[in-house]
Amino acid sequence: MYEKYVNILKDHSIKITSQRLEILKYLDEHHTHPNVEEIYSELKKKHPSLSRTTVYNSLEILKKNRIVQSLTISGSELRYDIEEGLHHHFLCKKCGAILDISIACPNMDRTLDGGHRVEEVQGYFKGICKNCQTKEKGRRING
Amino acid sequence: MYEKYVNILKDHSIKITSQRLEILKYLDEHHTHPNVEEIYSELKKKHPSLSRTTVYNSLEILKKNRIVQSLTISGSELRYDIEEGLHHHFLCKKCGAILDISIACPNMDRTLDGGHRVEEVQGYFKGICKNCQTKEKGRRING
DNA sequence: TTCTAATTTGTTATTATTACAATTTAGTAT
DNA sequence: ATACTAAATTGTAATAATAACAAATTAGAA
Ligand SMILES: [Mn+2]
Ligand SMILES: [Mn+2]
Ligand SMILES: [Zn+2]
Ligand SMILES: [Zn+2]
Repeated sequence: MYEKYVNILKDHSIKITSQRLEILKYLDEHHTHPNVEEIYSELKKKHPSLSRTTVYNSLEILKKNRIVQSLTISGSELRYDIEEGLHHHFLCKKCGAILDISIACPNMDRTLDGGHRVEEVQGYFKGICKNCQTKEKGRRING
Repeated sequence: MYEKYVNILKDHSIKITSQRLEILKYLDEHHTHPNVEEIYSELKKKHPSLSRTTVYNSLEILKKNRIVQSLTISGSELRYDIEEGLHHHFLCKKCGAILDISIACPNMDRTLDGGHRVEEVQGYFKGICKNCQTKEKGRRING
């Protein structure tokens, strides 16, 4: 059940705790780029003793070990994403959804630019998602 | 002196106020991607009656008119940049500097992706800037 | 010059995140 | 299996960025 996540933590010499396993599992099963509050309140349901501080701390150590990445796309809070394959992100300004974007990008895997040492690359697109556009059209017809 | 900025506001039918002119001028003369606090405290020196709320409000209306853009690269606060020519950004994790990056990017001017309507595109690179790397080397030799 | 809607200002409220100290626990050594 | 200890978890308090709000001021039209 949790073996997969236990191994990930072991591989990085991170102490194994139920809280870390749950957070990692949550991110692995929800590719919706949740914020701290979402992760916390979801997991709190099954593990009432969980503390918000632990969510912050756990995400921090997972990030340092490059097991997860944080996205600053929303501008008001960090969003978290399990690290698997580089990809870009799209934020819908209407519904707030953050979607994975798979497009070829020559700069994605760049490790150096103009003498700067590059450790992270993020491509953010913002606008109105396909789904919200459909809703807009519908409203126009009816109103 | 302020003619350039007066015209920009006029072109967008934005009411001309000294506060807006000062903020616009500041961004035009400082391409350092300042945050609200920096803009506020700098301008406050010469215009002691300036309110922080006005800085927030002014930047908001300038942004809506696409005269400036806000960057979420830092993750903790918005950074502002006058809109001229699409370009990417690099954040130094050590000194906090945000630098313009001019690289060819096929996705910069994208307006549609997978059915989503794209209104903003931002490319963020994070790492250690050239300058901070030099300092690191120096410290190694001396200590 | 007068008028009014829009803007500015100062204050208060909200929200995300960090700091901190007491309690608990994972993993090691016995 | 037990005891130990450094590290992790918890709950609370502090900080910082931003938003909400209402009173005072002002840009620009009449
Ligand atoms: Mn993603
Ligand atoms: Mn820039
Ligand atoms: Zn949407
Ligand atoms: Zn630097």
